[in-house]
Amino acid sequence: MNLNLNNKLPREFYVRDTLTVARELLGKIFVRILDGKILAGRIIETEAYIAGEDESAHSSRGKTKRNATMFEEGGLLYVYFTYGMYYCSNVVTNEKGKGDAVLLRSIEPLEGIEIFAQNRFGKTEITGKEKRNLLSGPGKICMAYKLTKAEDGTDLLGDEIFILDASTVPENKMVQTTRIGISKSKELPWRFYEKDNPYVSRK
DNA sequence: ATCAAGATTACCT
DNA sequence: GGTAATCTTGATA
Repeated sequence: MNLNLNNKLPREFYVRDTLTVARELLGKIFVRILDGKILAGRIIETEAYIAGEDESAHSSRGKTKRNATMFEEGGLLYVYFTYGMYYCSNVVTNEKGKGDAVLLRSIEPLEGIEIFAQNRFGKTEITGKEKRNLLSGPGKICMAYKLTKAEDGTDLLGDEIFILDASTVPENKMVQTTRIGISKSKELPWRFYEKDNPYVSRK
């Protein structure tokens, strides 16, 4: 896998309309340099959470200690803890003070697969089925990339965690549908994924 | 101080 | 398809 680590998405990519960013993040490469090793995968499923109109966004009732990162400038990583055992990662979008973010729901593993496997299953040799299960969910992504509360607020324009530009998924290969695992604002069609990609978290 | 819900996952039938 | 696991957070008193 030959990745150009200098090809980071610029600040302007993130500081835009949240639904546009959620769409355009599909196909981009999410990277973490951990202990000198490269962990990388292709983002293939996202969900938008937008303050104000969206009852299920953490930011919908204003700023709190937990969601403070959502109100920062676009291009930061928002990580939160849920269900007593899992973390979920989001990309903050739009201008400072807005409270918008895009949840990373599924990633197709590209590089550092043995490390992902170690972090997820405690072993480095995995089957094809296990490979499809590596990063196919927001909690799984955090386990595999070792993202926790400590990474909340990390700037994606820094040199530890960042997203590389790559070709955008075309409209005819993109599916837009309702979001998963929420109880409020269920009707909003703010989930996006790449059609026919075997790593999608759920149909 | 108390309490219910939660942007999930793994494992069971 | 169903549900247990596990605990922080935000809302209410």
